[in-house]
Amino acid sequence: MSRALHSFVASDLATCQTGAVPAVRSARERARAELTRDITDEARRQLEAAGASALSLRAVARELGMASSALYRYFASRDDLLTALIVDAYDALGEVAEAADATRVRGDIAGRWRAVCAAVRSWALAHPHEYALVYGSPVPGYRAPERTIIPASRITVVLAAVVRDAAAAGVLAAGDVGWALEEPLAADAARVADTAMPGVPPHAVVRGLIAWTQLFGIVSFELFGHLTGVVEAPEAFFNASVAMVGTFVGLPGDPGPA
Amino acid sequence: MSRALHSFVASDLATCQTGAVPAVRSARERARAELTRDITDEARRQLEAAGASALSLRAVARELGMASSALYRYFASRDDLLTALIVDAYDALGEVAEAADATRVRGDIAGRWRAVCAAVRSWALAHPHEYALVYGSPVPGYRAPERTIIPASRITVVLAAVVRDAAAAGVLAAGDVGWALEEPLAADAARVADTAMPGVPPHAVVRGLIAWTQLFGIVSFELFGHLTGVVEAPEAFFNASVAMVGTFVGLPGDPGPA
DNA sequence: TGTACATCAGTGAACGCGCGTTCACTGATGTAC
DNA sequence: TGTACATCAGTGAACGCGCGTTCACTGATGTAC
Repeated sequence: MSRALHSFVASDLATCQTGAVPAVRSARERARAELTRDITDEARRQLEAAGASALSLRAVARELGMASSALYRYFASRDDLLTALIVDAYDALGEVAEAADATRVRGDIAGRWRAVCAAVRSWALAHPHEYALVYGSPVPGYRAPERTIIPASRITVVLAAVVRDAAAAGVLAAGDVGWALEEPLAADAARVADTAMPGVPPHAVVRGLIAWTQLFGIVSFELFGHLTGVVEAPEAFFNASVAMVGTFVGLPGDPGPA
Repeated sequence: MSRALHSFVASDLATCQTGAVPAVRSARERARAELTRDITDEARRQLEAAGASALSLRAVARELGMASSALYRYFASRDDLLTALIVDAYDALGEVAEAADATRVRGDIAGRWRAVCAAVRSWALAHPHEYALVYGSPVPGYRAPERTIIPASRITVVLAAVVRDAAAAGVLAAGDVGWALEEPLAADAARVADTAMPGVPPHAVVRGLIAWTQLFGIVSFELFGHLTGVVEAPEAFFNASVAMVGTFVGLPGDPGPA
């Protein structure tokens, strides 16, 4: 029974999401939750300072004033700590995107699109190393476990909802081209539509996926220095991109990047 | 004088590009050039095996059967060796793109676009760690020196040339939208047009830049695992993307991703 | 309410490892006269 | 063509460092009766 309780607490700490936390927790449980948070906070601080490959358990322990071996009571390994940071980063990005989306009324499709895209960019600029941790090169030797999948999909769900709502409101431009999707891609589009964008036709789903790759492509290019010497006004470029790509997807009401 | 000669040889080795190499080189010079190549080859092998952060001078020296200190006759530091690999990666990518472009007749705009984009993707898939080295997260603590700029721009030049040639042939769709570019972006577009795409109107330049970020965005997403669980047929997705984005840029003749 | 036992947090030393870089050196290659 | 000297390639030992992880341990917190 204590085993079951323990594993419940551990998974609670790991995901930091379920609201169904018992109201009363022992001193031990509270201390454990607090210290777990202290560890990830300090780790995130070091991540922001020097990147993922410079993150070391010993340095985190040192900064927290405890023995490096003590961290193994909280994380099974360095990879485990990295996973926690990855989950947190995906969640943080998803959260700002959801919040940005919520600032507009549901019917303001173009406004929601702009707000969500801008939220992604500004979160990335504010947390470059966290962004790089999840959208940059994979950490060598690290294999993301399954529990990163759900947090990773949060931002995607927000973007998809804008397209879905446009279609539901009947304002999504058809955007058909003269050719049919290749068979396996049509299957992907159908599955994605079922999952996240019911009612959106296949070609529009594909356009949405393309916009998705473009959004992170332009943010990564700015953050990783590939616009240097080419685009000196990255924000204006980003705004124009959001507007033009929104139209590409078939979203309505594009009065420019205002 | 020998100083001048030495610095000439050094820069020659570093860039590996100038064709104006003296026909006769001393045994020392030839040995030096060969060993420099051996070192970068071995370093690239290790890069491909385990990523940039796992690249170590000592491991390279070990594999080459020489003392680690000997490498310092060829590269001033680990960063210097990394720079050489970065330059090589950009050059390799630029080369396959140029070669792909050259397989089509100049007037076949859609064909060239498809060929160049496909070359980028297949090079990336064949050399994932080299791709990640230049288009993934910046290596922490490493600052790319100026001599990476020219090789980095090779691929960009190839892509720009396709758009430029379309405009020159009068087959580039106008693609105007109802709004004007923000001032600083208009300046960027004008400068880019002057440099690489003379005759291409500002809105089309911006669309070209957007396509550029999208191309690397979709390749990075595939390579870094972000399509997993969403797009199961990455090649078909990529082909559709190239076709649709080509149209977005205003390129002619889009019979689908055939 | 108090006692006996089980669980857990945290310590400190150690293992074994690899790294980048420096330095004084030896011997081979090239150069000037 | 031969000799004296300068330049260069490569060696091997050393410096100083930090890392992830394990392990036997002590003392505090929680639990069952």
